[in-house]
Amino acid sequence: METKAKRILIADDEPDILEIISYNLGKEGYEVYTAKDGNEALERAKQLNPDLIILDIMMPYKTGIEVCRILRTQPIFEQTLIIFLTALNDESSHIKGFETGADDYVTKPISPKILISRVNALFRRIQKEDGKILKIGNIVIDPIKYTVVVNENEAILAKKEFELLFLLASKPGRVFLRNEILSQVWGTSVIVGDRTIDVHIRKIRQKLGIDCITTVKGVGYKFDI
Amino acid sequence: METKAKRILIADDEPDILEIISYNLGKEGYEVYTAKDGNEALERAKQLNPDLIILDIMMPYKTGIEVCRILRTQPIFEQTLIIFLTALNDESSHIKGFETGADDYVTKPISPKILISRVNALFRRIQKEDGKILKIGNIVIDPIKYTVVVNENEAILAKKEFELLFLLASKPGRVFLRNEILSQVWGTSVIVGDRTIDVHIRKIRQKLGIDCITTVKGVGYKFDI
DNA sequence: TTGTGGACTTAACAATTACATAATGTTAAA
DNA sequence: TTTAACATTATGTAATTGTTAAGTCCACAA
Repeated sequence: METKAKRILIADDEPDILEIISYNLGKEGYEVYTAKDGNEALERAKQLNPDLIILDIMMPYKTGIEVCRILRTQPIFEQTLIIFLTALNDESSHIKGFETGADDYVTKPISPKILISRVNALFRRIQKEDGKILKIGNIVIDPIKYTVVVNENEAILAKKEFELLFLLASKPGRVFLRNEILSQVWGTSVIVGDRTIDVHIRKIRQKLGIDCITTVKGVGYKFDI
Repeated sequence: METKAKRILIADDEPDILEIISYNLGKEGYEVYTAKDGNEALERAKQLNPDLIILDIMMPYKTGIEVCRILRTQPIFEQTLIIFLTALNDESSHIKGFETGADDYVTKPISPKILISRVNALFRRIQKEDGKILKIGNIVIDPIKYTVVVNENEAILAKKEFELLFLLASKPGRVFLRNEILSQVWGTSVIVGDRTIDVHIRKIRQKLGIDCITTVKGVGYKFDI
């Protein structure tokens, strides 16, 4: 199964470090973006919705830890991977780092090789525990908590609505035939009319507020950003 | 193109169900094996490396979901198809099912007919999913997403238009007679006039923006770059 | 029990779209 | 030039989907 390039945001106030890391991660096939201080990091994170954020701890305006704490209060970033860059023997900061919800930390001076292997490891780990939370664009679907978050706002879906959305979003872009939808969401022994699907689709569109479900006339529906 | 018999493993603690399903799938030409609980399912899966595993959710020792989760951690079973059998209104289980990586689920009580059609559909889908995306020159036709991309731009085709284009593009260069087109796209029981094809061809040409369908006067049409 | 509210389904109608065909224009071979 | 074959355009209709409101069912509380 092919996945599209992971997006990484790096925040550090030293241009040299930004460049070295960018270059190396870029070479690995990641899509890399940068920020030069805490405020810019927050801003760009909201724009880009990256899969991983690498934060230097010592940065102007806001430290990495502050940035992390702010991000973690928002549902879209709940799942986002965060790695801290810390000075070698700043013991206290890496403890604080884990407390605020970091996924890993790397000590300076940075070896590109090590950083890359840590980043790869992190993504591999996530892929394994995957299947839990779907994250497509700025939509987060959590089947455990039964919640859908769109642009920071939580939409409250009823059960059938949620299951339908979850099905479509589980394979973005793929068209689901009406039959498939019926058998997957309603089961084979339940018979409901065709309008029922439409009505649920409408409610989902209405509640999410954005247009992410496309009708393919005569065929079915698909989830698309 | 002939393929060898697909291997199916069925795990359920009710012997009657095992027998009914085995009998019916066997009749369809599948190679069928059985297991009567979760542990046996795991064991036999490793021995047999089946193409499809049908798991009852409620089983002694290990539930179907547990079996699935264990299998999915192993690379050999990453691609194996898995279908769950669930009680009709066990709400939570089918979402959990998809989470752990099921490909489909069927509700009990089981109708052999329905199960067979789902199994067949799954194998067909798999066959489709890899390699059915047509790429000719700078045109990409994806029958799963129902999209046509020409030079990075997506063209939106209606159902008949899409089916017609897909037919022609499936064998680039080959001329399709009008009769062939009619029977493949419209079916044998529907009768439409000859002009109908022309009109659809025109719309496709218009929507794609490029000239990729060649008229062979007195014969038919062909797809060409 | 009765009442209330939400989830789900359905019916009825509106809106949209796909489709087939008719009518007419264009092309190319004879 | 004639003519058969195809292209083009316009249009009515049938099929499909969108929308709204109302009804049913069920859970839960008073």
